[in-house]
Amino acid sequence: MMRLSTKGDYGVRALIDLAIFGGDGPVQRSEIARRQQIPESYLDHLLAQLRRDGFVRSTRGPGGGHELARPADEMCLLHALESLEGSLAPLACLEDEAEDHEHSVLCGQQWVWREIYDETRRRLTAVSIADLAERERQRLRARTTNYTI
Amino acid sequence: MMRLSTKGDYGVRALIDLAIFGGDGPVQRSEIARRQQIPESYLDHLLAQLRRDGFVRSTRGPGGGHELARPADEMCLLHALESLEGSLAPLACLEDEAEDHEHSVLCGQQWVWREIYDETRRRLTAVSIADLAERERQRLRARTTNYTI
DNA sequence: ATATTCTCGACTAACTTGGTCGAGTATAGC
DNA sequence: GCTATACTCGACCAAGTTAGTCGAGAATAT
Repeated sequence: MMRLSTKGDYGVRALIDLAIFGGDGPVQRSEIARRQQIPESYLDHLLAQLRRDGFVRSTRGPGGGHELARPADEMCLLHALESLEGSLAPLACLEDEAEDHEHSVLCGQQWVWREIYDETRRRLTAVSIADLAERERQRLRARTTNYTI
Repeated sequence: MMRLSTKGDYGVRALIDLAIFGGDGPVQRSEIARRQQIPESYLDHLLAQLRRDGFVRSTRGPGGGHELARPADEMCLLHALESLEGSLAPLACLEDEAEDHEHSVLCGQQWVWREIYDETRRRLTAVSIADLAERERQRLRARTTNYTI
């Protein structure tokens, strides 16, 4: 159905959470899970992936937890999502590694999707985790004064 | 993984096939399947869906087969794909029916994907099955003179 | 030592994808 | 009305992905 899975959703929310609540020391997985409403044992896998790809680093033991591995404004949404979801190419033949392009099939649609894919990546590159965190901060402030949604 | 499935691929290719080889009478499912390299019994389901949504009509019995239900230049790629794949919204909360928007979660990313989704639909609306068929015709002509790909 | 926190792999249920198959229905032509 | 042709429809199935759970183990602060 061509949809982003919860991996990308949860994982990016974890990064945003770290951007907001990190800063003074590591944040525990259990805290992120509670705040973002993500099953902790599932979040475990997502953080592992983000660690492997250099988005977060972690320390064990009491007082340990997770931190962003680099500044939030140097992390774009595209790369975070690609880490969590794999390639976002809407067609396999648009993948970067696609040397064995079986573009013979569905070649007709290919050019349309190529443009859409390029445009999508351009937009996702222009948004950083810091941008998303800023929006989230505003939303959190608004919630304290608003009636409930 | 956020990818178009073979339903959209096969189904659109079937429509293109009908746009090219229809015109003088119905085209048999077996012919489409052979030309487009699609398992015939699978194509059956896709044509059923396209029939339900008014893209093709069919006649039974000897000499029967499938035809486009309306001119190919009045069928846009977006609607064909939506018939075959369901909504192309990258997030459930972007779906048209999403009244129960649980946009509280992942609200941070939502605006980005909203723009991407709008842009995607705009582009897919601008392309008709007739456009795709024309490209395919050119490709078929080229193949007769080219060395093999 | 011990409690805390992350790490890693195995396992699972539900769902989607990409089909296959067979019984049934409509129809053209004789 | 028979028969061959062609579509129709639902049941079924294997493989892969998603969205988890669980438990044993490793690192570390006190």
